[in-house]
Amino acid sequence: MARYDAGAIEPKWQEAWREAGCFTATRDPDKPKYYVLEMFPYPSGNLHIGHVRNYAMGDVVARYKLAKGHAVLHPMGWDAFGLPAENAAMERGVHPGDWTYANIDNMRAQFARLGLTLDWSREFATCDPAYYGQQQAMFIDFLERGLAYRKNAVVNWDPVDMTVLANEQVEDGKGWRSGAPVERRELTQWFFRISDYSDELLSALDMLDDWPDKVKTMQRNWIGRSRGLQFAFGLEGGPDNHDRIEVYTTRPDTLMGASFVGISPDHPLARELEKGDAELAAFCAESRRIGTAEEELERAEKRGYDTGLSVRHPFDTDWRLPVYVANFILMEYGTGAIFGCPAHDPRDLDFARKYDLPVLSTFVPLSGEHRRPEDGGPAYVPPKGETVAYVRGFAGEAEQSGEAAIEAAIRFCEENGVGRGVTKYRLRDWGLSRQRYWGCPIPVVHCEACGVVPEKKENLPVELPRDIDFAAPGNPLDRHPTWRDVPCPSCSAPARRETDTMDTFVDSSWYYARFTSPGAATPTDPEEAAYWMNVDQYIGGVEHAILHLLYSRFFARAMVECGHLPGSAKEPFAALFTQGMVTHEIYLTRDADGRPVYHLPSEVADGRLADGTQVEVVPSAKMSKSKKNVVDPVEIIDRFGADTARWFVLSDSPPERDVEWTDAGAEAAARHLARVHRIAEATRHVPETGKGDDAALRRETHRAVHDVTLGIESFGFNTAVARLYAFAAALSKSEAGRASQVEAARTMAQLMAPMTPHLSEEIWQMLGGEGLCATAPWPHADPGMLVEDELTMPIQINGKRRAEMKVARDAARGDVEAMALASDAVQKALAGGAPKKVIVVPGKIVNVVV
RNA sequence: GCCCGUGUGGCGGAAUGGUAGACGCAGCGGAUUCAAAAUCCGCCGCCGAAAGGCAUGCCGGUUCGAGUCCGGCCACGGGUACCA
Repeated sequence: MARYDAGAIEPKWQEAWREAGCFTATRDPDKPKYYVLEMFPYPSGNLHIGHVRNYAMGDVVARYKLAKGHAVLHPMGWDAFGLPAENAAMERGVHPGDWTYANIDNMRAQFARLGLTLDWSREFATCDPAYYGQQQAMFIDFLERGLAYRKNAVVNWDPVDMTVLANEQVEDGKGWRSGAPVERRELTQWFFRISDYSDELLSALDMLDDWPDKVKTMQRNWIGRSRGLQFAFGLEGGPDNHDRIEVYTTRPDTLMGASFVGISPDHPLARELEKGDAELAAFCAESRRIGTAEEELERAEKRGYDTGLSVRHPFDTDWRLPVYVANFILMEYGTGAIFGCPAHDPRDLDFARKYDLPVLSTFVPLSGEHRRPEDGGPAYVPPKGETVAYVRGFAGEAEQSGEAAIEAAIRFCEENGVGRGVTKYRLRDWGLSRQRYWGCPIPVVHCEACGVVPEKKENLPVELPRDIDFAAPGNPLDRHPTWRDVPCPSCSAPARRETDTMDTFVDSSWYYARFTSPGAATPTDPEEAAYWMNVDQYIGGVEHAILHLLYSRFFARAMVECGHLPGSAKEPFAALFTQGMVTHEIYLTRDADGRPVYHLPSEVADGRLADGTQVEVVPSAKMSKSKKNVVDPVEIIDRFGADTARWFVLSDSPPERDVEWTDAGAEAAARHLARVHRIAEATRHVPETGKGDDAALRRETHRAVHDVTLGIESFGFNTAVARLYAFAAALSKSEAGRASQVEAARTMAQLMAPMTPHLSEEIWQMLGGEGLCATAPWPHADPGMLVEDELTMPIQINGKRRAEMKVARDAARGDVEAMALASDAVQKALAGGAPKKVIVVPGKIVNVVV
């Protein structure tokens, strides 16, 4: 009997699929189309186990849809621009392009071993000039439509390395390489007008029925529509041209609780004042040392500087509020100025207590104990829908909800000429400029006479120069001897290229559309896009819930406007599944400066390095190359085969949940696949006539078909796998005749095929299946075979299970109740009395209340 | 800090508001074997002699019935706009 030998059979069937060309996406008018896409990988150099999980899930869906008779598009490519390639260039002196393409070659070979249904004829990398040239063409379209523009924005600046730092490259306010304190610096940068689409991106979420609620909620909160009041405080004694401070508040009902006004260190007033106030200038400089990351800003100690100026309260010209410059207010949010209401905002309360500012409650709870903030209690922030009593109200009822009070306050203010009600969004425009080499060049030229001029489309792609120097700090494109020098596309005078490149999120915001026609001479081929879009099932990590998915939704809309996508593709991802991450422990030691040095799992044994150094262990962390906690799936494939790797990552954990990688379990998966092979093989040798449980086995088979199908359709891969374990056990114990057993084993192979395609082909062939298992139609469960004649019902007494009974499937409710009441357990509990209540849930349970 | 999740045996987990712990791992016992590997069979939440009681992060609520719904906490994970 042939043993299961994954190493031998897997390449054989991969070759058979390739020869049959069964995974090449082909438009077919007789079939429904199905586009399944997993988020494409960054070519770090190696697949990690999280990739295997991601692509195994997509492959299950693709194989299932193929078997269900769809024309399937399942493409793969590379999200190939980005920081790590530049880091490799700086650390090892390799060219970012060489490094990236070598990584791609390596990963493509690793992909091949997984036996995925990918259509490699559509492969591309975002760093291919053919791809980013089309991206540049679209940038020009966006520019012409006013969707792209320039404005000033702050970046993290490393004054020693003379370079812009990503937030990730800032550690404790210092540059990761130089260790120098990071400064905020203002640069002119390119932006996309995503905020113009705030309302549209928000309201369209309601149509996305097949997106997880949590992702929609996160996007809603991110876009952050708010209704509030915009008004100005009159400023007394300010510098010239500063006689008012414009603020926006979502809680105008708390205006009578205002105790100070805070402005950003980057507010024009602060900028003006610091010219004549060295102490303030020092304070602002210190504040600007906090990085640009929201988290850092919010966590930093809240500090303020009293400008000595004051503003008049809009309702009472005698009431003065002090004006502070505060380090936690960002110029980019709202108007860069706020009024503080300490009684109803924990941040403002901290601030007020620190600087000894008044605290005034404007409302209190209707009932119950309440320690007011002015008496040392915490800031009182009830949900806006809750009705409260206004003790310092000025509009609406004495008792009303926050919502009602806000509307009343806005009305009152508008009627009295104090500001106006406005709707604002938290969502900011998308800054896409990067001062880096390894990205898509922004295709514009700066001309002294003509200003900013888009490159002519016939000159695209604007290719990155090959000869660059990473030895000196800063952006290599800036320092390149000739690359910047071009004639102006408009007047032909000598001019300079833009040296900013695009955020890599731009690359990943439209790749799904490019897959529909990867070779087209325009960004998309309208006919192909119309056929294949939208992505029917998108699968990827939940860490992309906001940025990537929101940017893609914006980009699809912009592409529709420019004619690159049909109007029906505004929402490019019809269904979304966010898989959990595969996590793994991180091992680290500290260098002389206390900075972490990471170690591979293979370098660590029993919590120590080879030289005996104790390592720190961070449990359950996201896998990342930089943290060196990546698990190598190639090792597992070498030992057990791809089917085992696939089976293993799909079993046990629910797909949406994080899973901590452990070595235990892979062997169990391999053992089970060998067992399945043995069971299938054995069915050929059982007697033609069995001991008469053919019907039972057939019922079991149909039940398995039903359950596994449901599992796959609902992304319950772990339960589908569990069901297949049970089916294998049932088949191995069956004493049915040969024909029934062979039939059952072949069906088992088909049901397993989305997860373990190679093994399934092997069994399919062994048991005389027609053609390839991969293209065989999915089995159908006969509903008549799924029901039992008799079932076991539990009997509860006062909600606790006390007994059970067997009843006919179609037993009448009254009969069931009578049987339950007659049972020993119930008789004993009743002790001759009558039950208070009897609840019968047909087919489920009986509960007797005594 | 803010937004969003998650929390069930020794471990991964199962369970349309209806028998908590399916299935797998580990462990224990047995069969087979000269022996081992492999394979097969069985046991396996905690306390208790039993009856029974206790158990789904913690506290409270709704319900005939709560792992599941609601409120408040705690812990962990993701995101936080220049990591991808």
